[in-house]
Amino acid sequence: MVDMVDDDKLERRVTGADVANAAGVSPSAVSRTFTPGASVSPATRDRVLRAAVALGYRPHFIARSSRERHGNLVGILISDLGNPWYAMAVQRLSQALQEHAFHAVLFDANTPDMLTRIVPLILQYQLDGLLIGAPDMPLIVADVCAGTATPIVMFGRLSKPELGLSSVACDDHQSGREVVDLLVERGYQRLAYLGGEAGPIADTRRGEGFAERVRELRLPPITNVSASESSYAAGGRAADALLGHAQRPDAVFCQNDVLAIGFLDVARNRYGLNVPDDLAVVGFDDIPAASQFPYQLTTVQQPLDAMMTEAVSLISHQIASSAPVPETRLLPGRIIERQTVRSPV
Amino acid sequence: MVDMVDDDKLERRVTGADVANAAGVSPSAVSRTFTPGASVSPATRDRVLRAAVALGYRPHFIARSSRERHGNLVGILISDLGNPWYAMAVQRLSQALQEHAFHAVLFDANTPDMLTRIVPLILQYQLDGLLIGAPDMPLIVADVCAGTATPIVMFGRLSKPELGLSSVACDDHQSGREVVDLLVERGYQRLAYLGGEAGPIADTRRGEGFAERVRELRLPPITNVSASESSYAAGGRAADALLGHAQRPDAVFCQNDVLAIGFLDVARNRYGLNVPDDLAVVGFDDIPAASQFPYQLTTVQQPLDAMMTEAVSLISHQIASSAPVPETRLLPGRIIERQTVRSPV
DNA sequence: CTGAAAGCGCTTACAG
DNA sequence: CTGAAAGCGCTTACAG
Repeated sequence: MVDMVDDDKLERRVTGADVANAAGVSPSAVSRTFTPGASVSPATRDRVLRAAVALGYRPHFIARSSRERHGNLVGILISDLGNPWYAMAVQRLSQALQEHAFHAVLFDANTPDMLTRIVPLILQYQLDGLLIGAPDMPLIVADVCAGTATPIVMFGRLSKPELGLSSVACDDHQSGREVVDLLVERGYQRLAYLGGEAGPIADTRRGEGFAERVRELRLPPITNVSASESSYAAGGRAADALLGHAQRPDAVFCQNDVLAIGFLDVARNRYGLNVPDDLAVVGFDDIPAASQFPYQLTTVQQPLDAMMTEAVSLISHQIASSAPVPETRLLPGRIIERQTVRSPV
Repeated sequence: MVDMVDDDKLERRVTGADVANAAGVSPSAVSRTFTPGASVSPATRDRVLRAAVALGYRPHFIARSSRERHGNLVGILISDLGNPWYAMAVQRLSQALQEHAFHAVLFDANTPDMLTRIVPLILQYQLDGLLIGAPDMPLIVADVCAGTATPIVMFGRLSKPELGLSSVACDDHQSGREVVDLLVERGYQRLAYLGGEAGPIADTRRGEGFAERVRELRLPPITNVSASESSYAAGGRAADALLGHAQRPDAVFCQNDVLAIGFLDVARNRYGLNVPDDLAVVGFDDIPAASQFPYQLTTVQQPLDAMMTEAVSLISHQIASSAPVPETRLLPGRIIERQTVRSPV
């Protein structure tokens, strides 16, 4: 549903020309007084400013950008704003963007279908750049992203390398390995991995590092379960799948905290398991809920601030560069020990 | 820090004129084939389209909007994206905006100071409209909002009536009253209200309705505490303030769920209180955590979808109208009973 | 249905 | 330092 816009507004927008008339100067003069660093004499600047406040004039940024061939608009495309980690990421991103004199245009697409429809539209808008946090983006869409001229960087998960997209993420692979070491050191033996949705374009290095280290250590093979989505409820369902039989794992590494929390709650409340004695649960992200009283979740914390700062610095360089090349930036994660893994003996 | 933009990009943007040349038609023709409902013969449309895909042409929406005198850009200004309710609101808002063919420009300002700096900037950007969810916005800023020509609607909380701003919110006053009735019916006697930050421009009708009904019923006067911010930690601190002495309340109504959850956790874990037997806790919003296992929080649910749909429908009408008048829309809240208030006897 | 022209509001070489 | 002019990429009366 698109509304019609009625152009008969009574008050016409006051324009630079109006100010020029009022101040008795040329349009160029008023433009100059509003572009930092341009050369205007204090006298004319003063007259312009005076006229401008009198008329309530403000330069029209959109029009400005059409002349300058860039709009200082960068998009943020997100598929799961319901996940607190992404909400925090968007917050940091828009702050960092503001500091770089960009504005953040937010696009939300919850399903692969919406993603498929929306991406071409976004590209059409010809933003200066696009930041993507949508691990469930279909491959075809990633291809159109790779083919476009507008700089794109993925955040939160590395894009599969063959895609040729820039990304900034946490070193998931290394963190996955470290989680195994922690678990083994604390005496757990039957490890399991709970992955999120398939994530056509996002790598799966969290689980891979985990599995790799398990193999190196010649531990019994891990059980893999995969949640259909990253939600509290899905975490609970995974617990049902994993904990229902006798040979259940004694430690599970979850792809993210919301899954972990859902898992934890049914492990305790439906199966009466004692965490961390009967079962260890470790998450990923360190969302606020992880440190709340009932959870005290041991998890790997992503360096959110650094990652988001990096992401906008990367995209801002790509925007400024004449021939941007895809880059990937990996920042180290850090295990935060709380109460869902046994303490050292 | 502002990055320089290097304009020497090798590939020039392909423009409508390029397509016109390639197709052997006028620029008007290509413009027409890209504006729905314009009159072009199938033949020329076809040639244009063919040339367009060959060259990879896409109309430049920003330039388009300068001619059309509106950009289809509406801002969302938010001060607490860390609160899940606001995150969900932004999600719905951006979806609804997309459906109305608007784009959402996101602004984040965590402090009154940032708000004060950012609002004039936003207005300068001359967006078509602005949606504000920032109860902690200083009064002066609200005044500049009221004085501007760009349509503005506040969401989530009603703006104080004297401000002359449009808003859509839940009927907080009524819900506050209903919470008292519920609590009294279930046998609680010493009621308390835990408010959030002062909120210079947001009304305080949640607490007022609550207090009003308490007076009507001639119950003992309520205790009022006010958290410095809406956070889990602040909720915990409020519990310390309220539960430390003998004459503690036996029911507390919290301004929102994140406060309520923080309160609940320290009430149980630090004070060993049995909720709901020793103490009732009711929240506001119905964020996802409210229905999680450890909480099962009784809370008043705001009709999020309806509110956000209403908000964008309101602003889109104001954008379309030649003389928009401030309107306020109140939707009913609904108490969701879970486990933090005793069941009926 | 179609094109030539003028315009959106602003900026930026170009002369002076 | 300043103005007249041309331009950003697109659209929309105006004629035909």
